[in-house]
Amino acid sequence: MVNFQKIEKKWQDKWEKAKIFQVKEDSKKKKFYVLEMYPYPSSSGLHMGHALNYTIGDVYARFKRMNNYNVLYPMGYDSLGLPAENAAIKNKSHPRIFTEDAIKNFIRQQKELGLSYDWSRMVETHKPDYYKWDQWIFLKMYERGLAYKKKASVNWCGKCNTVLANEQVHDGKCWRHKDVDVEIKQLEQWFFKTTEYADELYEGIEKLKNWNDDVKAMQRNWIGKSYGTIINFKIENKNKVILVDAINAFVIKERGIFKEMHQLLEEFSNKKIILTNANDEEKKKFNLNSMPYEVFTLKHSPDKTNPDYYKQMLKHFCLKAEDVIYFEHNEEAVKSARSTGIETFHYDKDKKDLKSLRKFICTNLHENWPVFTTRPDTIYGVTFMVISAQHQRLNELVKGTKYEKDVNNFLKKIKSTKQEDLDKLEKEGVFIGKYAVNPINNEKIPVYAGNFVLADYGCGMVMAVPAHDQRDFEFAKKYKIPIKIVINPNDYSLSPDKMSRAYTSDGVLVNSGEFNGTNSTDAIEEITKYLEKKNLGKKTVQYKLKDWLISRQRFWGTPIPIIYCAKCGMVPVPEKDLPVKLPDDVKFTSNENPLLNHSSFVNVKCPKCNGKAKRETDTMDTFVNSSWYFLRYCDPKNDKKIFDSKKVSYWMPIDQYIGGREHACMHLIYFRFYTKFLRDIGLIKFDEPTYNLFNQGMLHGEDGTVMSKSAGNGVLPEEVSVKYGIDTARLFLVSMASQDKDVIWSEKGIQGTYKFTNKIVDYFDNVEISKKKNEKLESNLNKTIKEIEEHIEGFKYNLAVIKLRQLFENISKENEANKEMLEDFLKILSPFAPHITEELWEKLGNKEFISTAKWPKYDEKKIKIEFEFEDEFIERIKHDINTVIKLVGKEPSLIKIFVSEPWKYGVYKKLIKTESRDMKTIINDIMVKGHEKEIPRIAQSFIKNPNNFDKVVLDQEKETKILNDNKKELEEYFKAGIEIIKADKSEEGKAKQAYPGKVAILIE
RNA sequence: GCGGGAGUGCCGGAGCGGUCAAACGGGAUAGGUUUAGGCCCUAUUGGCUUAGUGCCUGCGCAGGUUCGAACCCUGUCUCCCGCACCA
Repeated sequence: MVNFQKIEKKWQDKWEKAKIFQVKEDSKKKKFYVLEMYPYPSSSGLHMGHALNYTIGDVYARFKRMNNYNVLYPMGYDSLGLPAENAAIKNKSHPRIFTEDAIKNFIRQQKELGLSYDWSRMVETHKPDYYKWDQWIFLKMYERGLAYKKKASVNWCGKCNTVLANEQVHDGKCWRHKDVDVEIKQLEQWFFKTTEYADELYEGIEKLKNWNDDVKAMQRNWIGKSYGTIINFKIENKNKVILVDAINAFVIKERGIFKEMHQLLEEFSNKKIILTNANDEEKKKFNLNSMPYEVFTLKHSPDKTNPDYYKQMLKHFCLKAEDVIYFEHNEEAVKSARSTGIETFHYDKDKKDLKSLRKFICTNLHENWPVFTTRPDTIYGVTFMVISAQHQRLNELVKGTKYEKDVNNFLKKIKSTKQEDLDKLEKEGVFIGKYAVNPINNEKIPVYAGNFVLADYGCGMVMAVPAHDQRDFEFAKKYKIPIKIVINPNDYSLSPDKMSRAYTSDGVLVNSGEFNGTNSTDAIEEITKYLEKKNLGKKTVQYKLKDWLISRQRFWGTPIPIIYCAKCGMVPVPEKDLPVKLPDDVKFTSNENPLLNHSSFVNVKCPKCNGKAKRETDTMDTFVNSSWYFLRYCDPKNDKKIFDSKKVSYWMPIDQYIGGREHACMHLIYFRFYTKFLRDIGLIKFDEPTYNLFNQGMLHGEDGTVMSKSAGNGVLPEEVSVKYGIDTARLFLVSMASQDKDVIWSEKGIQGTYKFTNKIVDYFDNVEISKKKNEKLESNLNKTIKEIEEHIEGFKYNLAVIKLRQLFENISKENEANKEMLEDFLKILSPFAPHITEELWEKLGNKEFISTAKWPKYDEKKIKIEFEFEDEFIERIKHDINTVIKLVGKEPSLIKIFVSEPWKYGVYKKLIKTESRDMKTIINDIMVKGHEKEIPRIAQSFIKNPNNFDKVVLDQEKETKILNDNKKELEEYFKAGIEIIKADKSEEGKAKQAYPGKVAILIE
């Protein structure tokens, strides 16, 4: 048995000593940056799943390196984060201790996997010389308003004891704790303004050439760009006192516009209303005192035409002119009222000028409440509005109305609903006692608070069109709100009573004023234009993406470099004072952030006024660190700058990034955001960190679940390595399926690979080196080199390994071989099995490392298909002979093989030259009748690729030759004499049956 | 509901317009080797067939395009993954 472990150790040491994987910028050499997502150094160390991940990158890096690229292949650790802190709390220790132990362990294990990292570039994010630059970037963002603090509804995980970013909430649960419901809290938090780049992040997705479609789709989904229209609806929300002439309003109800004014008073009965100009007699007569209105009476000679009348009234009620509106018909009185600054509606007793009345009320009592819609074509069908139950200003609308109680009860009910039930929740709502005005037709529509409207998307309020939106439809049905059809399908008419669901497709507009008859798709454009012209709305784009909440109430993260001064307010830490270091002398007594009580950390002098000040104790999300680590690898030790732009522009962008797709909406968005920001402040010159992203599959344990320590199905590389050697493990891991698929670890499976590696070593130990050329093997080798290149590039290592196996199978049939061929074989095997190939390479007398040897160049001319066919041909002959032997039922002493008339030769060539309607018929014709036919059409592919047909062209001569070449082998195989007979017609007859173009076999 | 992906022997998986369906691995069965077991070697592993580069069936189901489809198109079913009341 081969001592793989000894070989591994030997070469790992040699590589390290010779520093062969360390790289420098070299303008003469083409660079290639291979990067795996760096790991969080968990204390449980590596299992086989990690080994698979890193092997994928390592094979790629080794392959590129041998192909003469200047390969940057670094490794580092995302070493700030909660688990280390939790471990510290548990053990009353410091997270740094845990982290640094874990890193040591990681490095040792990774080195044992034979990974070809440039260790000199290692980055550890918990080191102040790294997070200093996190803080530096923060300051740059702060300067530009991209880092800001605001009070917001945020996600809180009770177990992490900190807030979370939107991206870290999955199905309402914490990303780290699948059993913990995220709470919504109102807190003052730090944000990065990712939305500033929403559009570029969205549009840039298209340019990410070699990213998986699903990851790109996820990002598109997450950023959620949609085009639509903002429309200004109006809701009564200005707290003005309404002054109305009592006599007019209540006495002459039935005349002209007074009826409407009377209704108006009813409607606004929750507001302060003052009836003016009624004397005691009138009060009594109309029973005004029993009404919920205040009545203003002047003791002496009330004269509405005198401005003093209004001044006294305002003074009496302690009101200012701008607090009131007044309705009056007497022209003189209107003038006087207006002269005191009161907004006055001048109505005509006998005319019903509703339009003016509404307009007056709108401008004086209503304010704009914009809504976002993608369907402005349905605006005439709006029959209610729904404001989000979580809307910040809902309270403002409801306060003081008689519906306040209803609304509050409703809100309580929503809050008590669990997150899990929320998904299946029925649409519910409550009328809030307010009406909105549809700007396109001034219709009055009720406003509801609803549980299905998101507060932080669009405007937090929607216009509801029950006829043409399913959610609105359900809501309207439930609360018996009218359904108004404004779009009919092209071939029939809808009717509200008969609808069982909303009609959401295209159609023709009806009940839509001047837009009747317009196609709904066109109407979207036209109505938007109309609204824009009237200043009632505008075209717009909305994003689902929200700003990135980066502050965490935890210790083990990058401190936010901000100081709060009583005098100067919020003051950023000056650049020269960076880094703000995490203190070492902290006590983890509770689940609370120990920075809060660390006085030398918290109590500082204000950088501006030198007065007493306090430091921010929140730290940054760990994803901040990983958003730019790939840049630091380019210049990891720079203590003057974040990095040298020249070095970065040599190495970046990443040529091949490798990592899990689970980061699609987290790290993979953040690192694009950072890249764009750093570009905009002039540090880098590219738009995207990488255009090539490969998402590897996951390794599952033999029980079928994802391999992890907590699942208890982890397989340790150390143990596998002792049993089979790490090269065997690498080969096996990579050969189960293509690298994008999940695979299941199998103890049986690796044993198969173990046989293979052993056979290789064994063969090289015993092979006789000769100068003999073997054309057939050479063809096979060249073909294999070509195929392996393609398979590695395409992350189909499984196929590459198969080709290697097949090649080796062929090579090992001979017990002598020429040196070049053996070397080439080792070279193309070496990315997968670097240790044993180094060892065997050395055995062949090489002084340099195979890891840095040149990848062999294949020669297309040496790839000869006949050889491939030859094997197949011989295999078939063997099979046939075996069948015959079985049938005859005796051991043969002599086997005669008749090679008969060729028929294939030329058939295909002719087909290339002529045109075929039906290949099969023609072939049959030629086969059977032996003649050609005029054929009308060539299948294009025949012309394009005549080589396809040469493969099967074997004539009698060639077949005879092949058989003669293999005569010895056949004789050995069957332990019988072999006679090969090039048959003419007469000899064919000697065989029992002779088919044209086939061999006939006779056993004696 | 929206979006992404996948359905191929007993299993994992190749093939992605014609050479050629099932490479390669695992499993199973039979035989050889062996004192025995393991290792190793050989053969078989959709159906039919007494010598075939044979015939039939067949790549989830149903259609279509094509001289020709596992592969392209349409519909349909099933499964996996992501997002989810996004107005």
